[in-house]
Amino acid sequence: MPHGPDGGTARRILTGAVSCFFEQGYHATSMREIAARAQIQPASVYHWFSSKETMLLTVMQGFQDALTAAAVAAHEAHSAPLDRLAAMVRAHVTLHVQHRKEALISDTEIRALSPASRRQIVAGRDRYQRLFRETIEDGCARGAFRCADVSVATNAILVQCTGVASWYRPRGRLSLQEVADVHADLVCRSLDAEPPSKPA
Amino acid sequence: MPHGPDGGTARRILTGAVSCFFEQGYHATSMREIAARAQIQPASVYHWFSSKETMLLTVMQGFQDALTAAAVAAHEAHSAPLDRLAAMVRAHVTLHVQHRKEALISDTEIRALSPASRRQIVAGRDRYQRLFRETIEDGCARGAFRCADVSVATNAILVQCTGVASWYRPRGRLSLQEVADVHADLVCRSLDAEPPSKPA
Amino acid sequence: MPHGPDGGTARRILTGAVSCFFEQGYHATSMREIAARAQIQPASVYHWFSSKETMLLTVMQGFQDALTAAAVAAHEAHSAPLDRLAAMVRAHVTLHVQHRKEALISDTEIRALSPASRRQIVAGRDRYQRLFRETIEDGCARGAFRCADVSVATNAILVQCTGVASWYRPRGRLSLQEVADVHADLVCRSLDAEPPSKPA
Amino acid sequence: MPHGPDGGTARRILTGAVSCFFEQGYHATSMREIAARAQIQPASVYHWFSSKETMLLTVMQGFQDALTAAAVAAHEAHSAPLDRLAAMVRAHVTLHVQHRKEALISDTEIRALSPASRRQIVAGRDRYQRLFRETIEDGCARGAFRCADVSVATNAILVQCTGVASWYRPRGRLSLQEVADVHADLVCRSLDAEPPSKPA
DNA sequence: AATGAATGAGCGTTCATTCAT
DNA sequence: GATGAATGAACGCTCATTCAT
Repeated sequence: MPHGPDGGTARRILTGAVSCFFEQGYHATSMREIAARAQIQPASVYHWFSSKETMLLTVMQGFQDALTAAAVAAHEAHSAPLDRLAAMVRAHVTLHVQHRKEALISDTEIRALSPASRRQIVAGRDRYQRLFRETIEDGCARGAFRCADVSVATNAILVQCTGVASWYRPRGRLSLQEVADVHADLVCRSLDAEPPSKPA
Repeated sequence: MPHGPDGGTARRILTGAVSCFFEQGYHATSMREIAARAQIQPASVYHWFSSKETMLLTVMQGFQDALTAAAVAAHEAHSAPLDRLAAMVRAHVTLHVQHRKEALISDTEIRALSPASRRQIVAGRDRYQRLFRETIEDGCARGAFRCADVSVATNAILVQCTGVASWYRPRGRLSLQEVADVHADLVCRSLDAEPPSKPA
Repeated sequence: MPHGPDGGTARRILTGAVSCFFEQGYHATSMREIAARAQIQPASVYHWFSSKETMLLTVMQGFQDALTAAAVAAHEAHSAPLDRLAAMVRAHVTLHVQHRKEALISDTEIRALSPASRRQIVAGRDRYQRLFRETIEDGCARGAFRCADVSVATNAILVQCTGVASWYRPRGRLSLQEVADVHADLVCRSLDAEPPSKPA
Repeated sequence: MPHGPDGGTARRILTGAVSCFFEQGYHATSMREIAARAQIQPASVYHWFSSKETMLLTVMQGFQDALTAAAVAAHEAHSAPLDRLAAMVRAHVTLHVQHRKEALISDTEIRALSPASRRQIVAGRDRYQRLFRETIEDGCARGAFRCADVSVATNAILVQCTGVASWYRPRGRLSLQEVADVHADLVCRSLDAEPPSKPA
């Protein structure tokens, strides 16, 4: 994948593709449409991406990398289970709101990937979920959390925080900060812990 | 839509379509594939459904009707906010597990509907969500629940319970009953209420 | 591959395809061109043939089958090496002239087949060549023929008789019968045998 | 067509093109493939050859020139019809084996040339065939050869000797010298002449 | 109630080629 | 002497759908 000094063209193509995938879905988006949005010819897209699927994979991998990096940073920044999980939840919600389109694409288009790409993305997703499960497990072991089933709780929490991308409207009543805080709060309460203190 | 004495053929077609839409998505599913699963010719499908989109609408409307009927019944069966919401959550989770495929299709393929059909489905979905929001609002007003933002809480709760369809595996460790109970529990705790008593 | 009572449409398509392949080569022929010759839409071709390659394989296999059947019949009709080989040569030349296009396609487009199809055709071709080699070998053993190298002779003879398809013009000076006879004559003389008697 | 001090790049490109055309055919070979084999970019090929067709024409013309020169030399080196034809056959076979790829390309890709180029190549081919026909005619007139039809014989002989390129394997049982001799032998015998003496 | 045959539109992708640098 | 970027045209093929039977 070639790129100029600023990666301009490839980025412009990808941005348009993200919008298309988000609005209509991967399979309902044609290469001609992506090309038109980037103001180039369909054939020119192939100078930057070897296939439509490559574009999807690039989007999903990029978002997954950002998510994982943020979760790891949040994890390492705190040692108390409550603060740690709250920070991770805030990071998850924040990224899902800031990159709504990529988040929803990552959530719904895994089927569209080729088997090899799918394996790669699923493996990364599993690693990410494990970060959360282990944090919750550790909190239960240290008495900070209480829950009937760690796996169910992990799934329920992640699904809830991911879901923000599907209903949050940036022009809405709540700021991103507030939504993130509310979710940190909901999550901790559902684990029978006192709501966490808000960071400055 | 014609139908024989038992509605057999139409149902067989629709069942196959549901599996296809679930496994690959609406746009990645071809009429030929649906026909093949029903062991008829592509042209014959049109004897029962006037278009591919009609099949999608039928599936989504059917699931939405079932969901709404169950929520109304749960609402009417109880008057205390806690029991009422718990019953509604249990019904929601139960139907989403029992009809995983229809649930996931309803959740992800709204974009694929024509504008008219989409309006119809979105209106029904809004009515359904209102049932939950009003129940939570009422609970807060009567002092049974406590939450920072009713709208956010409603969205977060519904997204969490809907999400069960995406990760619950029937062959897993927990029974459907248990997953429904855990979610009723999580929801009530996140609203600062004592976990509800389990029904017999 | 469906077909009506007379195989009309499929045959019409194939005839046009044969002409295209013959005139321009397989890779220079487009499905649109084949469809236009058959006076149908490009998509309709796929009702009869699942791919362009399938059409090529059908043509080659059909010609190979005809060739083999004729060679076996000629072989069985005679027991003297001279008469036997002469009959086989006449059959080979006759079919190559009567089906010039199919002959030339079979001769030059093997590379265009998929590996699996290619194996199938090559195997059939080898069987056919073996029929000739064994006939010549037997003739040498029985003292009817004399030649420096049976394999080279077989190849040279077959290539010579196949080549008729590339230069024979139906409107030319010689009749098909005469060309076939001349080649039977050439072949036998090149094996140091008396020219064969002509059949009535 | 520019060229450096050694003509290196142009030759390297052409060699790769010959291999591609030989292995897959002209139309199945892309400029990108030719460029990749020469380890340059597709656009760079156009610095040396103005089009894909020019490359094909260059290959065919080069082989035809070599063939013609060799045939003329063989013709002039002998005066007896038998020795003369034998020498011409040996030259033809030798060049077809030594330049298998160019020979096969010349034989099968004439259709791919533009009308103007095709006319040029066909004219040269006709001149070459005339050399053989006149030699055989002269041999018949002088009583050295006997055949039913000079034109048919010429075509059959040339097709047979050209065919060597399609089946001869350099690693095979016979040396190039031997194959050339066998063919000179076959040709003379088929013209009812005593096999020619072998040259030192 | 069902289907074989057909179709127009559109798909993802590749092509030979151009041109400013 | 070489190339990165671009392009218009065309490729083989699949699509949802129609319709006479």
